[in-house]
Amino acid sequence: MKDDQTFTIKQTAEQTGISEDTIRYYEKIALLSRADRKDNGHRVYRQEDIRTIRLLGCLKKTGMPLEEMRPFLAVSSEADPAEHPELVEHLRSHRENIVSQIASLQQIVDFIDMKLEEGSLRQDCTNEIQTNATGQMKGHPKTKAVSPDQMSYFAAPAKADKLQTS
Amino acid sequence: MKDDQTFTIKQTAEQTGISEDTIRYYEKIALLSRADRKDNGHRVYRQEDIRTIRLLGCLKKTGMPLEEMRPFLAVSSEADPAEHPELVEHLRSHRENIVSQIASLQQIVDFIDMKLEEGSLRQDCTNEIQTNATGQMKGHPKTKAVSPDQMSYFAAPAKADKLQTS
DNA sequence: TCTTGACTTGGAGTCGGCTCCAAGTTATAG
DNA sequence: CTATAACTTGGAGCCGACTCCAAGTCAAGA
Repeated sequence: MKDDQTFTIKQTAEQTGISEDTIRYYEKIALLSRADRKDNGHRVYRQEDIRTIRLLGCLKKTGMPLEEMRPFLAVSSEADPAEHPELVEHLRSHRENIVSQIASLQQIVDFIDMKLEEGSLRQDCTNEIQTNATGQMKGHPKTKAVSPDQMSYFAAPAKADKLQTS
Repeated sequence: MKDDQTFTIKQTAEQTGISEDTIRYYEKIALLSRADRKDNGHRVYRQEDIRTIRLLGCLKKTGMPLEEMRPFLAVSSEADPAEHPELVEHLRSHRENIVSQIASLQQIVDFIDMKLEEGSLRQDCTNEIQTNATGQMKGHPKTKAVSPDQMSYFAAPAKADKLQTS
């Protein structure tokens, strides 16, 4: 269980799905802090680092810009987030964004399902789930999958012609 | 209930949250088909178009590249998607992507919640929910919120120092 | 009539996020 | 001793998605 195993950048890239170039790039822009080097100057990564890079990959998948990822890294390093109230605020608002993003995505899944199961029906995608953000959401809502009544209509022709299926 | 109300590009931008420039850009790259013009050449939009643009905005929020949005528009125009099996395949695979994206997001929400509620604990973010894609997922899983057992560990220091909180 | 404002167009510029390249170093295998 | 491979660096180039600009049109109001 010794966790002192180390990895080359190549192995790290393989394990995380983030390319070597990109990992170096993240280090360059200081999204990742400078990795330790071996005597020959090569970067060394540990399990720890790999987790961090995976976190980046995960956030990336969600379309989050690199700059917005910084607070996540900060909070993942600091043991106790409560010590940095500003950071906590940041996190809370990010949480709201993400929950709303999940709702958007869920609507798209529903949209696709409708389309797949049958043809028509309707739905909308306005994301005005702008809750007052700074407040109660402690008992985490857990992907509350946009209430079905909330869907109104959705996509429609709008110049069906000219749209090539490519 | 007459649905023949029309809107200027400005109104459309306001209603959809997509800028005028961007709407024109989408038309330029034929993501949106050429909008009808008034006699003076000004674009006119209808409820229909607004729905379509909202759909784009929605997909955009999820980080989907513009090119990938085309199939959605195609399927939203065509009444019966079943007539275009290739398109349906496209949709299915998009569905998988999105479901996996939801899982990623849910993990991040959980991560944040953990961080907010306390300090430590652990979780991982590998998104190897690569189901065989072409298969059974009909009874739509509805945001199945990544199984808790599936979370292993997650973010960790990895060079806590040097990370400025900005 | 002149100005204001909302639009049109084509095209140039910007920015984020890589991705690729060339030149150089070091380690191991033949 | 040399070639191969895995790395290092700094910097250039690229692509997607806007975003901005200049020049022009048109409609209504002072």
